Amino acid sequence: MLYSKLFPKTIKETPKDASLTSHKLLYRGGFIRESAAGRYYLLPLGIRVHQKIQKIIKEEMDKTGAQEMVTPVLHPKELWKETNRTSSVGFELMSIKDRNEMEFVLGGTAEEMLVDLVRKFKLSYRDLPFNLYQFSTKFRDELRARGGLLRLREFMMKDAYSFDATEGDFKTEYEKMSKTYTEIFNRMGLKTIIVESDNGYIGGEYCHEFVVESEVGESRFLMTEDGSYAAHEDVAKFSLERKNVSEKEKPLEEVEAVRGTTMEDGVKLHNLPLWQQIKDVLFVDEKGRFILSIIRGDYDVNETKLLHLIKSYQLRHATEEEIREKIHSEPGFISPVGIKDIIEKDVELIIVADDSLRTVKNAYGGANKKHRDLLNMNIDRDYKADIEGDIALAREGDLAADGGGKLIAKKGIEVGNIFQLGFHYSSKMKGANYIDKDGKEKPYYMGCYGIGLARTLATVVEVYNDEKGIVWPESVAPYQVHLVGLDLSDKAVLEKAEQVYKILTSHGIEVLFDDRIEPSAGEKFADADLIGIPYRVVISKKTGAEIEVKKRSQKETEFKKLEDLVKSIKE
RNA sequence: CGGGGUGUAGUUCAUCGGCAGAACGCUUGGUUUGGGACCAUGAUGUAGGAGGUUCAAUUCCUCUCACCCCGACCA
Repeated sequence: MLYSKLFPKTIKETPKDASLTSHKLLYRGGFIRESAAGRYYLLPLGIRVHQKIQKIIKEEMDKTGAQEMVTPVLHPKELWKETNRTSSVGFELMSIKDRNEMEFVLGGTAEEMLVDLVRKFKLSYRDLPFNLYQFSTKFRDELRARGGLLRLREFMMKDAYSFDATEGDFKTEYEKMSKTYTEIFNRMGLKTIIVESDNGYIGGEYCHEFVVESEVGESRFLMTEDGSYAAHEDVAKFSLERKNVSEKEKPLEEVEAVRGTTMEDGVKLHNLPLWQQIKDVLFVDEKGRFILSIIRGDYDVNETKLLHLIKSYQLRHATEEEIREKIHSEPGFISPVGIKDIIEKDVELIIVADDSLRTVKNAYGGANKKHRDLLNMNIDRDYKADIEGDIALAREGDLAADGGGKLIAKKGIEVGNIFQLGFHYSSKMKGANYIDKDGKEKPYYMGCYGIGLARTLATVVEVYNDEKGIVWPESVAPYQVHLVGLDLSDKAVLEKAEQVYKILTSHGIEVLFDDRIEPSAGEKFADADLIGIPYRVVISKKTGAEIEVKKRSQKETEFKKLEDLVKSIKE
């Protein structure tokens, strides 16, 4: 490719709307340009990198025996209604109608489509297992697009869907995908951490994110120093510190408590430790049920864990009016003790207690009345929970549940993830069955696996850059060689540069040839550094019979024979 | 959706009631040529949009739209 003809050229200025390194460099280098928020043009340089990423993913997926295909972009809305996802999806579904008033959604993920495809065939256990994948543009009407390519409303995703007969077979596939993903990202120069995470609207019982550690990432997770355990903040487990469990239960006592409504106010007034206080947080779920979550005072409620326990998908905090009028309690003085006896008749209240309440005795907290507190509350004796479980938010410094030591909080970019779906879709969608050995119909055991290509591209730039520009790993670079011709007004030099361009190209090496005559050497070098192609080859009056080679990742330049360069690139 | 911010030339920004400006980029001509060089030259605007106040609005007010950042979501 001749640089003089490349659309577009680099720019010097940093766009004011770009705050992330990857966004700035990709913009300045001429890889991307924005259309609307979260929707980008991939320009000629950008699409080349994108395609390299795609190729790596395809090669690794094919190796596993997965088969590539493609679904329509418009998904019949009926399918999404079948699994009830029209109401549960976290991203806003984009909808559209055709001339016959048929409703479609613009695909944001394709579980229903694949299940619908597979159920069109009556398959036998002999046909299993299989894994189908595609590259296609996904549409997600994100609440907020962000950070250039880091979070888009429209992006190409590789999504794969596996169909197995048994959980055991599935686990083999899941493990295979996990290894494949690690390899895919490795080939792009990305070190990924496999993080247990929440499945959100996708459904299923467990899943893992592939995260590249980065300050600009949105994924918050906790991991042990030795890496034995890594989990997203939403799901991270830790071992509870036991407090005064051996203390004798004292009689329950109601006292006057003229205080503010914060936890600290309680600590000050009673002069007791924070951990001995009960924290009560009242939520309302999407069905209108009130959820009273209670937890030891020194912990916080993890809403994701809570959602799973109560099998809902949305929570909001109850308002002060609701606390007074529906629950007949008082903000800042809520208590599980006797609360079910005072609530409005038509109110459904579920009490969810965190396991931490079993690690403390004689706790204190509100009495459901303004300026009244209870002392010496004990679970079982004074109050009971409808559900008990882990609803605590893990924090840095907590001890990992696996005994791997203290948890460290980290941030990263989620470039891919793998989900166990189990029967989540195949049981909801009629006819998603295969015929087993015994002649009976059984639902498919499923999994799905996604990688966002543009985000991966941006992540590579976040990791590989310096003050001058991008430093592409060879595997995803738009070109392998950036040929810089200097002194091109000299005919002999120009001819030699063209000769070098031809020879490299004839060896199948991808070359971007800066054939411009006008710009100064400094300008051309600055462009080469910004674009970040791995090998910079200079031809000038100085280079004589040899060529000058510099790796983008290194400072030293060396003179060598063209054949030697070809050899080292081909290796 | 809540909070904060920005909209003026292709880009980055000035002007902050009184003729629309600079730098970079672009055109043309020339001098240069190993780290964004220089001289000259020319072109480029519905000041996001609508309404209002005013003798006069890019500037003040109202509304609206777009975009960016933080938060609730995710590849």
